[in-house]
Amino acid sequence: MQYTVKQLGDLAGVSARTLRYYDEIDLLKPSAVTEAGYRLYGPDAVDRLQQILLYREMGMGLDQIKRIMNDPQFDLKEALLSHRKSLLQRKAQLEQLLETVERSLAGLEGRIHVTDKEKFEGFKKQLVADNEAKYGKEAREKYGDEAVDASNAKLMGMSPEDWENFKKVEEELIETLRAAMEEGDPDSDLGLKVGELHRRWLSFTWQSYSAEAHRGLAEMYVADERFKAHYDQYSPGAAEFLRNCIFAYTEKKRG
Amino acid sequence: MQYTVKQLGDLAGVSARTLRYYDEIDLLKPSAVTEAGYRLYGPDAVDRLQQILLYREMGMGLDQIKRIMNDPQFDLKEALLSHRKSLLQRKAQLEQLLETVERSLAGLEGRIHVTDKEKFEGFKKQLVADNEAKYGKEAREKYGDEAVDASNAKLMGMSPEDWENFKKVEEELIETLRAAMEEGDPDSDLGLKVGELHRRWLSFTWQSYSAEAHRGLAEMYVADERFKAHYDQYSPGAAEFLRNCIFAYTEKKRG
DNA sequence: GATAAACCTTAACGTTACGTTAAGGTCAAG
DNA sequence: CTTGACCTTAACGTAACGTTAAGGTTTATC
Repeated sequence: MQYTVKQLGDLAGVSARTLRYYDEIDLLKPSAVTEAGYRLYGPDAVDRLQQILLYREMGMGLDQIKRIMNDPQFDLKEALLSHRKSLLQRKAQLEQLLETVERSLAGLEGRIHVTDKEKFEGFKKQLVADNEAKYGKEAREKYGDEAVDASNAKLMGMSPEDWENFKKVEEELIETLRAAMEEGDPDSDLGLKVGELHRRWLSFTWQSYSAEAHRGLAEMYVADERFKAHYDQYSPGAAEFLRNCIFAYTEKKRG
Repeated sequence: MQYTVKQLGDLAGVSARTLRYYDEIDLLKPSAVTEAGYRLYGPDAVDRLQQILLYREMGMGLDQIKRIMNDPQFDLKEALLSHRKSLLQRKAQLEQLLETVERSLAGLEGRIHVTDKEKFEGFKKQLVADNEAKYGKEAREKYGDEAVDASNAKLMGMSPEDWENFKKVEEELIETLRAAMEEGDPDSDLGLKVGELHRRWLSFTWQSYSAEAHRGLAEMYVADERFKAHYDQYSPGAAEFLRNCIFAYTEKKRG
């Protein structure tokens, strides 16, 4: 069935103004528009609004929500699984906050001593929306906007530990790349390890992997001046060598 | 010890800008200011910031937070107990949202059918901040800003059921007041019942009760034109009669 | 058919709670 | 002394709507 703005708003707990605003910013278009100009929302719009509200619940900005949901790779089931993870994190944070309140009460009664630091436990927002703020900027400076937008859904679900591992793998990749370049053979064990490490690095941001896509990215490293410059800063010719390692790795994997 | 804006911000997870803004709007003043003009925050400010963040966590606006915390009746322990209640409500809502996600996943897999209404369960915000939006306006029109501000902390914790009961007690109060006025004796059983109902009605918004405060309020009903007009709309002389019933009730209780 | 209430549209200004930038002063470590 | 981190105030900008206004549409009732 189809809903007008008020009907959908009442159903979902948002204002008609919100729905019109979402239409205006192309976040949630109505399923149809009557001759009189009335917006009508169908099942597809209902499902999309649910997703929007879930992302919004996590504090994500509308611009970001739009990018994620407009990604051709957006998958409803994956998204729901991601939401579940985020909600569980949020729940854990709430429980921490409850603990903080309990301890503050106990401190008030002189039963225990509560440090200033403890008084703010649970307020720290290690949550999905903050990942963009925290890591997105760094990632954007390193890899460019397109790469980050393409991996936004995955990046959003990262914990601080994930981020650290992400960076560690990259550091190891750079080191191994340097060593392999001294050896000079992309087909060597070191060269293959470079390819494998690169694949592991990609797993942090790619929703799915294919050797073909991996090779496509590798070609982009030498074709796109920004990526080339990024890797060549480690060592002259690094982008090209990395491309070759990736090809060796994917060929061997395939062969 | 004392913290600068950055130190307190890092400790609490808020920006220095936020702290400066809170100083500007008189929500959180620094404990001291150095000769160079630097803000310094001591233990009192730390505790106050914790409270601010707890209210903010519940979605409460800063203006509202300020009114509650500046109320002479503000009590830290009561506030913490109220926070706990709010946090538990929030937790229950999150769990509902998790259930909604699980059901949506099951629906996606064709295991169950999920209604459009069910898809939005958990998003409805029956929470403290919304009480002001929902009930505050109605309450303000009826009782005036001062009365509502004075009872804000209690009002914020109301559930929809509480609100309905609040109104029911008031309706019964008005009816009984009318009946008692026809009888004409504030000291009668009906008159005393008016006093008791009024006390019950107050218990929804007062953090503590005393006969003295009750009588003070009763005096205000006849002295303040708005209250007088409010009650006299039910029946001419109702404000004065109510004052007399309250005095009879509190005198009998005391004697 | 007329009426009234509820709802629809677009337009546009306002609000809240900061984020960001700029200019210039202060503090602490090397 | 230098430098980097941090402080101040000022002021403009931003995100996500809320609110008001003017005028059209829909639906139920008489």
